[in-house]
Amino acid sequence: MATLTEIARRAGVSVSVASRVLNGDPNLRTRPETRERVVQAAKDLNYTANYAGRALRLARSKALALIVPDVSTPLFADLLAGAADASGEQDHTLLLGRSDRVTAGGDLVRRLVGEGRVDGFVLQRSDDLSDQALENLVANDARIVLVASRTPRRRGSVVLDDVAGGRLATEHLLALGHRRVALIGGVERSDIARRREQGYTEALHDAGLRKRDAWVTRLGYSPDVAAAAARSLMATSPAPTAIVVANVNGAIGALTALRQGGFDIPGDVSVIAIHDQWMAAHTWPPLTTVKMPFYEVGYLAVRLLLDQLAGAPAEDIVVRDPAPLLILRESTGAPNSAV
Amino acid sequence: MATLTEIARRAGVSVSVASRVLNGDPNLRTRPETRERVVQAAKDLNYTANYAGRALRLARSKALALIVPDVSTPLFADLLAGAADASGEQDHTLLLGRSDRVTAGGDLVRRLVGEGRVDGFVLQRSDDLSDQALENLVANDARIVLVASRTPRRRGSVVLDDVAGGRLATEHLLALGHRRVALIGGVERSDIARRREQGYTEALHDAGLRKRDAWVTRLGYSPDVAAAAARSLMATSPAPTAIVVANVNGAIGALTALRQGGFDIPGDVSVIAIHDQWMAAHTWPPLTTVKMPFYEVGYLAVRLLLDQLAGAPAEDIVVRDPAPLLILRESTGAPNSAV
DNA sequence: CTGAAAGCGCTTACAG
DNA sequence: CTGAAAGCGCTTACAG
Repeated sequence: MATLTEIARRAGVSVSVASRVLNGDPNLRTRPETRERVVQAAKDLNYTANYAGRALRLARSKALALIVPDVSTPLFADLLAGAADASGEQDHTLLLGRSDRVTAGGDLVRRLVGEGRVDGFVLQRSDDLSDQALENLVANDARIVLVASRTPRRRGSVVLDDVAGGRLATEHLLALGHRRVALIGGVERSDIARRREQGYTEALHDAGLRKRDAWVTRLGYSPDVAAAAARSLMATSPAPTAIVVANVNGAIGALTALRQGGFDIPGDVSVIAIHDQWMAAHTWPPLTTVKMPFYEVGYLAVRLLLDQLAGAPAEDIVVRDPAPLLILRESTGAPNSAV
Repeated sequence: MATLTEIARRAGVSVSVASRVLNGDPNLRTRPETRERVVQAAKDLNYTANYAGRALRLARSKALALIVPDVSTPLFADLLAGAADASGEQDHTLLLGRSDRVTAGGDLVRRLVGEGRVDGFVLQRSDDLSDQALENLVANDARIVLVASRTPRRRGSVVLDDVAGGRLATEHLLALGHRRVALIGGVERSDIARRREQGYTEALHDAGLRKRDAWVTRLGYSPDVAAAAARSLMATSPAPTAIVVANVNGAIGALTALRQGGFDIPGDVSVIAIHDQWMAAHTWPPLTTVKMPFYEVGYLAVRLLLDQLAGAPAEDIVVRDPAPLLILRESTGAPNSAV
């Protein structure tokens, strides 16, 4: 790899000048011809500034990390794409880490910033972690923005409009004529789950209906857990005629359980999920979903992070644009027996 | 962040000594008590060596990158986990990049190594790229190992035993009594696709059967494309009674198309896929698959990369252990009409 | 057993 | 308009 010194020698200038023209220093006054020689030399030698040298001098790595608990769902790809695009636009490199380690990312965060490998983080918490534990772990550090989930006290976050998502899903079912609408929710400690349930509750309330405890589960999003939840829901009496599942992967599991239980969908029960992903078009029946703007969450999170790194105050953003979008497929329909 | 100088001062030693005890220099002879003071000081100040300083001095970043074309499939998570584990064991940080850019990763590779941000790469090529183009892009650089797919001339790769995978899938169908077995394969330029087809062909041949051109498609792995392939296969006459789909995501698409076409699975057609992922248990019917050791590919790839970086000759590895594994679910059965 | 010094590649005030 | 020099934090041969 060519160094600045070599470029300078080849162009017949000092390294100072070489550095300045290559970095586009606005205070630099130079003959066009000199500048030209430097640029040409850099091109000839295929020069890229050594990152360690620059980082050492600037005390800035120009790298950001995205830390997520689960990399195995297509949803993550949207988040990553958004974060990567924003990073690229601002001339930063984006690294990726998993936070499924014991300390839920705290260790990783400390190590990466401690070493100066990255300037800041976008962190998606794992549901295993309590608000308190998370706050202790990451404190109110401007170098960290939380994504998807937030805590009561910590500043610096960007989340989906989960209330609107839960509401839209529920309203769709209500509009179809359902009156017995259940919810397969996330775990209690998850604020995502709480906000989606809030949307569900509000929609019910607006329709003059009351939330029934027997019709909401708060066991989590994994396919197996949601499958068990669906079975228990259908065992209540009267059973619901429609279910909103707070997460698409859970909905896929619920569908399997319902089918195995002999239920016709949507004849016996309608199912709608929050979040969309390609698989939803390939379940049986194809799953009606509410698409949430996860790309935008990733995008805005790195924008916010970079702003905070530049000294701007921490913000807490709810992504309302684009709004949650109903993707109509075949798992929802009018209730069979208008009660 | 504390620096080495601060540690040294606090411990009352020179930075040389501090550096050496912290790095466990075996040539260092020191009083246990001195060593103790340094360790304590580092702990007190929560010291982590600044990475840029070290990288600059050592001309080694101790970071590796994994570059993949698609991050949105659960298969990728296995590859990543393997690569991350191997990196961690060898005290390296693993970064992630997508290669779905114009230059299919060439740019990214050049930039990251050019800057010295990473010491080497594990690269999964995109199928969009020809062997020739890939070879030109990455040449025979010891800092790059290819994963999943390889090219005729380039050295340094680790791939699955795709022949065995294709063979196992086909043999399962044959053992069930099928004689009209079709293949939904990948694109022609993909060597993965070629090897899987080879396994299919061999299994047919061993059973005294000949491959029929009308029963093999080579259109690719995406769910939509495989769906179209399934439709066209079922329109041949006689139609196949069983299909091996060379990729699980494609199989999910094929299942949807067959179901929509009114075919009973496995009554009218059996379907088996190569690769397993959680979704396969939630399709309708649940999909029989051949599980391939993708975690191990990731793991061995970084081992190989680190060896190459240390000067070992390039190798081309086929992961045979664990062997492809049949995961029996409900999409395969005996043919309805024993012809 | 321990320390002073050089140097990795870079940027930037400062001097001319 | 251009250059010499300092210094970011680290490791390591070398000297004592």
